[in-house]
Amino acid sequence: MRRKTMQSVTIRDIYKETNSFLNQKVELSGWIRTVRSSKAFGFIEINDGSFFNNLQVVYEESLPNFMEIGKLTISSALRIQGTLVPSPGAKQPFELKAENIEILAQSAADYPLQKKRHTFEYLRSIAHLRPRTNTFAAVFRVRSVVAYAIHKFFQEKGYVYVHTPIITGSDAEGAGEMFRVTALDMAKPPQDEAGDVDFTRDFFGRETSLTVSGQLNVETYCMAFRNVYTFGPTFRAENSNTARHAAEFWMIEPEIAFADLHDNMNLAEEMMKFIIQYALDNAPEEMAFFNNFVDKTLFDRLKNILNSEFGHVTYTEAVEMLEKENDKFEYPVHWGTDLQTEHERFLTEKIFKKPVFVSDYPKDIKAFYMRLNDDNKTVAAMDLLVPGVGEIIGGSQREERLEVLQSRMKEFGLKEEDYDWYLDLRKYGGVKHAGYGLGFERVIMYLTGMSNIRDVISFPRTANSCEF
RNA sequence: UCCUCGAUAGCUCAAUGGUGGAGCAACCGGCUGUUAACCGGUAGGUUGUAGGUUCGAGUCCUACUCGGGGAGCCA
Repeated sequence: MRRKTMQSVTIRDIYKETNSFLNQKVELSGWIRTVRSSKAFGFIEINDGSFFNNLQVVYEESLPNFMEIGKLTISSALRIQGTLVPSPGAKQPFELKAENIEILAQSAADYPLQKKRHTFEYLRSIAHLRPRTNTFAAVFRVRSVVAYAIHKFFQEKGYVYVHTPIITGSDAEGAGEMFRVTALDMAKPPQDEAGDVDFTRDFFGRETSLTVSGQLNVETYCMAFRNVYTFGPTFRAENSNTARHAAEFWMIEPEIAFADLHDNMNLAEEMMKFIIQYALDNAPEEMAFFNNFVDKTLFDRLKNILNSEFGHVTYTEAVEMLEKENDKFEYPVHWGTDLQTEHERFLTEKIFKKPVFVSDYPKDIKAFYMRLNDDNKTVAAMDLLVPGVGEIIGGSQREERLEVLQSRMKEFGLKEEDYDWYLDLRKYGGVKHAGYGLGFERVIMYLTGMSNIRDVISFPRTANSCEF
């Protein structure tokens, strides 16, 4: 085929630059999504992975392999040469009239995906094939687009992307149960004189784990680069069995210097709006699909957020608001304990009806590194609650005063020698700084309306489940 | 980890304690521009696993495994 008359294109090219391909000869390769065959002609819906929408291919009995094509099963791969023409059918603006169809690969008859709807539970059991479905194609393209949006947002502000370690020697980053990392023979681990496992003979000469947060590490780079962020995998060995928790998930953790809790919340709001707008602009077909088939209120919800200021309420104010509604709750609210899921949902879904920051929590229910407020009772912590998902961001201004941090560590029973490098940050020009953690999967859930975290991670790892 | 619901054909689901079915998919055939195409036919089952009750269990009981929903923990 000569280049002049036959150019190899993607379905994305055809949809994005239709005019330059209409009534032209083109060549493309892809996988069959459906075949509808008649006696003398047939239709193939083909998808080449480049674009959410399929392309309809029309083929007629003049093709030498006409009979063979009609018997192909879903997911067989084809290379097609033909002319892109306006379609008489109502459901697509154009179609490819095939002049030659080469069968690149036949799919076996027991291909488990069908043309009809499958349950998400079933598709999870074939996680290696589910990206070939509309829903998961949309989820994972949006995930990719949003990951890029996050880098774009921070990079354009001059933030430095820091790769914090996956393996950590800190045994108390304070964010949850950890997975142990070891090279010891678990059947016969070396023991010390007390009969305990002797980790000094392990690979690193000490106990090590998978990270539960890059925060403490990234704070060190914050004191060098001013504004930094991490974006990487995080591991929690919590036995959580919910639709919002995974043992392996991705987290974004910005950390900003010369900044307080309000700067932190402003950054979080600006970031959320940026990535929502970016997803709507750069994956419009996928987002429309979610709005039509997954959550009919999605567009209204997202546009409402883009056009409104996020709510702000202190923990103390929130407790006062919720106490008036105590008859509605299974667990009544009172000052001093953390808000229950039902309280958080009521705040964001019923009272504010939009994302809301809750700030200044009691010091006893938050981490040691959060900055103590002047009331000596609360810390400069903030959670961002969003309708439908709940907590999506948790952050704080960090305690920059060495003596206060030391006394807080004492209250938490933490040994200073385990955190000497962290304390050094306060000794050597430590300034006020703040940051937050954003659960990447929870953002994707929020942006797509998908309701289970297992359906926004390619191969989910959860308690009792590590397939593929 | 706790509460709760569930597991039947490849998929989605039926079946009063008494002979396990349907739609879709697969396969065979038909077909008028179809679009979750349509029409006819064929094949497909150790009812999640292990016990128990009963003349008889997909159905009732117990345990376990896996999955859904909710809670705790959190991002």
